[in-house]
Amino acid sequence: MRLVVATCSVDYSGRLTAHLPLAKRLLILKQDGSLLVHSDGGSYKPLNWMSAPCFFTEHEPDDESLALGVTLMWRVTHAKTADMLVVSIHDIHGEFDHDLGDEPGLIKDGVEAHLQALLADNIQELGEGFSLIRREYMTAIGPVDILARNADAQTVAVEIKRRGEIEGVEQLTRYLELLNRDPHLAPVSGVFAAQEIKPQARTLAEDRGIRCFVLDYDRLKGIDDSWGRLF
Amino acid sequence: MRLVVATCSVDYSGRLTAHLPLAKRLLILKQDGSLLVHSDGGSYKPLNWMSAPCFFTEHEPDDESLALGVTLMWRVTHAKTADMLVVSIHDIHGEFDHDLGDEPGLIKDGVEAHLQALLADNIQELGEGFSLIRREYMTAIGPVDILARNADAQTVAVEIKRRGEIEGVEQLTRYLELLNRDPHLAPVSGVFAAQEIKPQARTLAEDRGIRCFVLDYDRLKGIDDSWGRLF
DNA sequence: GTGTTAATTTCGGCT
DNA sequence: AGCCGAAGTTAACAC
Repeated sequence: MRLVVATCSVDYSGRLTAHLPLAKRLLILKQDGSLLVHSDGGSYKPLNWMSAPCFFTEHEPDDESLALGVTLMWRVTHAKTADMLVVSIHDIHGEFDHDLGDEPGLIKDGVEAHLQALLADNIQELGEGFSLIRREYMTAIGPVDILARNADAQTVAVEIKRRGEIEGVEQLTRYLELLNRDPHLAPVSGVFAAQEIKPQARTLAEDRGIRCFVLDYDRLKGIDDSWGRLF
Repeated sequence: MRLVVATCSVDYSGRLTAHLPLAKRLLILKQDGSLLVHSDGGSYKPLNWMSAPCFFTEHEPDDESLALGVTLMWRVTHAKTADMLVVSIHDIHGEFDHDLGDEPGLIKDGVEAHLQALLADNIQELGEGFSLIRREYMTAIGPVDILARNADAQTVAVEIKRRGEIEGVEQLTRYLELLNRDPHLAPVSGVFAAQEIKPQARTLAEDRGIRCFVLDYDRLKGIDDSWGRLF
């Protein structure tokens, strides 16, 4: 990622034609060639940009641009469409280059994680007498979302998904098979919990003796007195 | 604008709850307190963000966070809603602070400006014998988009809008009133040119003897042999 | 200022 | 891969 703070003007040509007059701005050149032009305010949307896939080239200004004070030009052309973004740089006030490496975390797991935290905090939602053993109970094939005990002191493994589909039932089935080999835990029953459970997944789960439980996110949030504790 | 490249994790709580696991990312702290968290790829949309109006605070990590390797925490809370963004910074790899000043150019005038350039280059579109006097003809109350001469050597003032509404007609009316006081130019007639002209605007314009002209952007682009000259 | 609609939308799920 | 719909949508525009 290459960061440049520069006085520049920007021209875009594509679905529409747009121009940014000379001003000091932040230019973000990403690894994939995409370019963002940001001002020091506004929303997260850049003033102008070029999305990947695209090609970046840096070149000297022509005589006409040179006469206008341009010292460096950037050109980003889209790989498929004819979209083009041209940055005419007059002065560079700061520059910083750094390799960020891969981005591991896509945002969304937050929902599932929070559903897990909410249910763990309110495990009695699954039935009277339920108690939490622990969240993220580690096994050889991965962590079980929630391990709990029911009113009969029997172990219950809970798999949580935002949307319950067959794959989630399969995952829970594998956990159950493994957990039931442990004499300290067996017999372990399963609960498949999700905000929405697809009919096919429900059928498969119930056929395997796995209980289905629909999570009401807003309701859980409402009854959870520990809301906000994350911060 | 403060730019920080840091290894960090991010938690957001608001309309949804989201989490970004530990990784190296770009943090952009803008003048208005808004914060953007960008990775080195993807679209122009940040991985996570907080929009203005909001408040930014920097503080020391609590013991729990400290034990996890957090050295610095940022918290951005929305001014009105309960939205909150928390950045747990482990390492800072680079930092850059710079005052960008005001952003003069909102993107959109580019369309109108280009329409103006296209029509100026093809002024005969308004009628046979039309010739350009000049673009951005300056008056005491602002620049007239285009000043031209028709086949009868009469002066014509052209106001260009992307979408023609009443306000544009009023603007042109003011210019015409002023221009007609100039004996060198008078009598000056008006042309209201836009990609789309609202019925109310058309009625008002024609009532005032102003001609309406619908601009076909794609057609103008097609016939304009100077297309691409901007780059 | 408030509601309605388009967007260089982006993003995800689903067929 | 293409279509459809939601988004922490954002942004522009009409009323």
